[in-house]
Amino acid sequence: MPSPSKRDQIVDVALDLFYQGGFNATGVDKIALEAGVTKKTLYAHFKSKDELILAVLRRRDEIFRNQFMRNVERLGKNPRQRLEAIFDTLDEWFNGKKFCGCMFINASAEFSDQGNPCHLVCAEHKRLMQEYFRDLAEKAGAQDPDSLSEELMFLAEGATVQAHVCGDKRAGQKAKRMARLFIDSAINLAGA
Amino acid sequence: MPSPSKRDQIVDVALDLFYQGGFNATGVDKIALEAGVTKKTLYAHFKSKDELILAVLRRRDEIFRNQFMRNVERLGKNPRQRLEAIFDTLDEWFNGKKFCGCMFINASAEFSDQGNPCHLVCAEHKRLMQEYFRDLAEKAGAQDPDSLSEELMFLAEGATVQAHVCGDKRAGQKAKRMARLFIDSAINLAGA
DNA sequence: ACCATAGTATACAGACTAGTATACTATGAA
DNA sequence: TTCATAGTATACTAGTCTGTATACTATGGT
Repeated sequence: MPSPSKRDQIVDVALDLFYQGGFNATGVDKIALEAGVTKKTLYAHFKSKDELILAVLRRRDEIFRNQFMRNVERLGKNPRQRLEAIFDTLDEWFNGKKFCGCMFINASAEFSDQGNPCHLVCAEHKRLMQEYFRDLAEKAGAQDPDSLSEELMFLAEGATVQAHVCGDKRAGQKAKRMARLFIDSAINLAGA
Repeated sequence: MPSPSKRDQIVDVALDLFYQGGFNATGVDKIALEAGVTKKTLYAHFKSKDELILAVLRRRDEIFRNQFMRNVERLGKNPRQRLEAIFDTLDEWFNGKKFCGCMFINASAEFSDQGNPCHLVCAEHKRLMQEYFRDLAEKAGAQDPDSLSEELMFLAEGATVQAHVCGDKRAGQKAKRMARLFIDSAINLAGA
């Protein structure tokens, strides 16, 4: 059986290269070379480049959401604060060195067809992010957690695009100010 | 001198193919073939594929903003209504047959480097869109047109991403409801 | 009528693409 | 010790990529 550690090694390197260089523009030769592995080994773990891309997207989803949730919990002490901390977390991400936009938005751009397996993984990632927002909204006592989480999702996506396309480093804080309006009204309404 | 009509022909076809298939994944052979033109003619008009991509993005900006503004004016009778009509216009776009997301977000995904000429054209397009929003906001009597246009931009981007990645066909109307909050408060405040 | 030129058709160069084949090595378990 | 296997190294196939070269044709201005 091919070793799981080699597999992880390949996925990790592929993740970086795909994120920075794009999916179609990054070749498997380069991935194998940078991962310190031969192409034969790569193809022993993944039967095609498409499968590797899928594995990369699934891993990115796992890593990204874990780190996102950890940072939200670090930056917000209670559920109410954590709803705002979503945007402080985004802010840190946007201002990090290796920010190249959202990998799932980028992948959806290259695999535009809605039925493409890669596109489906992207949609699923967004669904899971929104589900997390919904949990926070519910715990914070929002009147309509579904609506609030959807609203915060729109703002998060908008901020991410502005940060990447226009290089707006303050997009996170701008979205936070907008988000407060929705958070306050959703929670004050519930308390009344 | 190479004929302008042939040039337009090539750009038009390239625009469709790049939009639906992506930039790196679409070859110049296919573009030349579909445009009913030989590669030699294509390279008489554009000295490289990169230049063709730039020409396509500039043309897309021109066409998109013209059509966008026409539709906003059709769907809103006065500046105040037109601010909301931004999102009805998006709604129509999202529900059109050939919707594949925002071409400039897609291009920024493939040409991630902020210094890339293509990326710069994308940023410029976003700036011009926001400028248009600002004009509407000012004419509608908004207290702070800069802030309002920025807020509407975030919502428009968020809606576009949700519509493309998640296939949410109602993203336009959802963003419209959110936008009303900002529009109302910006204009009522000004009237007070 | 002449001639530059904008085009066609086709072939080519050279590099890169995904993916496979062959031969060898090192390692760990029975 | 033996033997399967996970790996390396390297070469290859067959196709596609951008971009160029050669030869021919049609057209419009002088």
